[in-house]
Amino acid sequence: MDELDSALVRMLQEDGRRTNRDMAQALGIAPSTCLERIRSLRERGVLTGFHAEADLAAIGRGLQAMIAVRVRPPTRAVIEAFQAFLEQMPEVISLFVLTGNDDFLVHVAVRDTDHLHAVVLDKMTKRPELADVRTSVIYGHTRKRVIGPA
Amino acid sequence: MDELDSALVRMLQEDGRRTNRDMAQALGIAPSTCLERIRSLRERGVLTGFHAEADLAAIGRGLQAMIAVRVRPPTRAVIEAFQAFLEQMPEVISLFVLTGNDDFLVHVAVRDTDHLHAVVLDKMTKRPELADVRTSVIYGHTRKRVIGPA
DNA sequence: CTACTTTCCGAACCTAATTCGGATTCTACG
DNA sequence: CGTAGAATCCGAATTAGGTTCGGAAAGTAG
Repeated sequence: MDELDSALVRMLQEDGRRTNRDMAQALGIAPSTCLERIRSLRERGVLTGFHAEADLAAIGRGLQAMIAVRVRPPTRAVIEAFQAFLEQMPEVISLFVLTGNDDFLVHVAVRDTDHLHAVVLDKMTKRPELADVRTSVIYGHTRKRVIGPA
Repeated sequence: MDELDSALVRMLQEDGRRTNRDMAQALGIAPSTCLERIRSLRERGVLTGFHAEADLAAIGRGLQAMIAVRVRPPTRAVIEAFQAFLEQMPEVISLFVLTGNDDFLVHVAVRDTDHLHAVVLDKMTKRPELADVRTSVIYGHTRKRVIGPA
């Protein structure tokens, strides 16, 4: 994990399709060396994958919300079962398991407010272990793509 | 946005480096057609980009937390200034602007608990507009990569 | 100093991306 | 229906990039 590795990770976080040759030239190394470095980063688990990002509004999921959830009792069995239930819901795009007052933060992307209402009332509150729900609409969400070492 | 487009978006969300030829063959279309479809998806803003994902623990940011923040007064000027302040912090990897009790949810990735403590006490609470902070450590975070239409 | 290991390079080869002219299908309108 | 126009799709040719591999160079340990 030297300077070269960090630079490659940064470049690929920015643009996952940047060509090997291009990066090699930018760093002043041979393409074969660059390729070997990236292979190694993958094997060591530093780079976990490459993914395209789609615009949520463009695929009819223009409304996002964060739903804070508390379950009772907060045992491992209940937590894990509820987590599996949440992850399987198509509206859920991201899920945080937390310490503190709430057990989960559920990040959902839905069509509109009716859809959001349905998700909370028809799906989540149907579960008996659910003790408390608080829904917040998301005005904006920014995600950092380039994350350097601490 | 027909069936072909959806399939391509799904494939690229799963693996952003899947080759054009491979996808074309999987869908039973010519590589040139496939390429043209993807170009169009990009131009229409459906596909917004390709990014590599790095393992946070591998780059020394193994601890994540969610920080709920309330600012006073909740005017546009104060909100926007605080948002800009948060986004510029290297520890912040994702930021939600919300309705409800809290104004922000700040997703941070840090080295350890000391680092987390420093972020909250030395950086955030220095700001006078900050009215309330609640920090929750994140046990686990799963993110869905393949997101279909509503 | 020497043997060993690791990293790197560059040329050759192979596979994929990209372009483009023409064929085909779809659509609107008479 | 029939036809003009537009949009889509295809396949072959070209260009560019990915990948391999033997050997050079540099670093390391004893």
